[in-house]
Amino acid sequence: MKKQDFIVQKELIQRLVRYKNILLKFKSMGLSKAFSDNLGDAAGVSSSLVRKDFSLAHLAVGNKRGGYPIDVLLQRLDALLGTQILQRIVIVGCGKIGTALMNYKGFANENVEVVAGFDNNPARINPAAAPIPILPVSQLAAFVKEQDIQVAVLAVPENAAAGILDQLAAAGVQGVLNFSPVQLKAGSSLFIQNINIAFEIENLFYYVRFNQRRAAAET
Amino acid sequence: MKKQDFIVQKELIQRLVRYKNILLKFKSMGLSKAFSDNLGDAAGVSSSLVRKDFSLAHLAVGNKRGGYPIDVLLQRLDALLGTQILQRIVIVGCGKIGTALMNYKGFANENVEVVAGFDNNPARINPAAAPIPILPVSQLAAFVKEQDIQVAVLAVPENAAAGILDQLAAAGVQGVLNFSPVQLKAGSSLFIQNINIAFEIENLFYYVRFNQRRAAAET
DNA sequence: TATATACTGTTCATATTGTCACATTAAATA
DNA sequence: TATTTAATGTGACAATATGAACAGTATATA
Repeated sequence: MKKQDFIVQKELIQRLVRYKNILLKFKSMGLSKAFSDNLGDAAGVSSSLVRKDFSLAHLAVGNKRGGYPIDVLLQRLDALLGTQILQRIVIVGCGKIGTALMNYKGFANENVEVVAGFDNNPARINPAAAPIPILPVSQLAAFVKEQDIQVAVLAVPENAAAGILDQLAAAGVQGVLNFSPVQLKAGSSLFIQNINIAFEIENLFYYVRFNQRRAAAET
Repeated sequence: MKKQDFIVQKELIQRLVRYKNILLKFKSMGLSKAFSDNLGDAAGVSSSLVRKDFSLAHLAVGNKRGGYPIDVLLQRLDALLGTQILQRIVIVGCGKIGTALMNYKGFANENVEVVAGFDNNPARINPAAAPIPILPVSQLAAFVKEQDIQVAVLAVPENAAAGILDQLAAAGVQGVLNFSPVQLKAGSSLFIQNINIAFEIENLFYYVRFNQRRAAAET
């Protein structure tokens, strides 16, 4: 089987999605053409890479002079990535992070709708809460199956993370955005994106310190 | 100048920090020795890579039989990365995400202290708030300079992000964790880690869809 | 003490990823 | 219409990162 027939590279997909978002922004600004140069700038990559990505993804529609027609490119990107219809997700764990995400406005712009929250703490449970009901974790699996939820956000404490992940996987969830401070590993049919905020900050400090030391050593 | 003398690779540093966290966890569980195998498992990388990383970082202290003494390894990691003393950060933008972060307990475990929040909205400003005062953005630069803050979290709306970033850079901040939905690019003396939640979720959906399609095509 | 074992450290091979450079070609211009 | 120009598309290449393999050696065991 040829590898090239399908896109494997995780980063490539990410970049394509990013290009798409940038193109949408360009379009909303009234532009109708984009150049590999602009796109690269906006996406933080080189123009060569933009062109190569388009080439690899078989969606090269650029005019040798005058760049890429944004509309055509967007169409092709949609055909490749799949049109982004309304995406329904659930949030497991309604602590600080979880509730902040439930109220996060950024989702609306991206066609993401949080349809339910789940928690173990009886004090937080409120099936009648509007617009997002908060249900007990015991109902998680059934809900996910019934509503055909594909992606879930995990914002539970460290010790609960692995257990919930199993439940989600068993219920058929295929993608998880994990905010809990454990590095969860993905199975074959489950995709996990880990975001560990404290870890990122720690990392930043180390990086800053490293830069300082290197700068000091270079003088 | 030899490259090997200093660690350049961003991912290597990240892995080292991760190893360190795992080692701390091991230690708190009462273990005194670690093996490249365990470490790799926990960090989600191969055992070869663990050994290679240690080798590159010049902190190979493993016994040919019996693995790595955790205490020694931690000491060396600290010597290399710099001991993690209390890290003071500020949070700019006290909306949903910002406030959630201010109350986030995960920071305490990692020796990170949020010393102030900043916002433009007068309704949110409260210099007397305990334990974290919320100050007007106009005071940001002065505060950062005076308190010698090195790392800031950015949780402002899209249109404000670039402006605040400039202010932070000018005031001497060296690391920024950016939650705003713009992909900010780092200057030479400023390090940026972007976290775009909506984007991550969007990405997950695309990835899930891709996997489905590939699975369908492979049958 | 001698031997066996099991883990490290390092070398080598391989795969992957992004950049460079250039031929190609559509539009602009005269 | 002929020519110029400015952008793309892609093959070759270099850099990098990872995995596999294996020699070397400290500990355990008898």
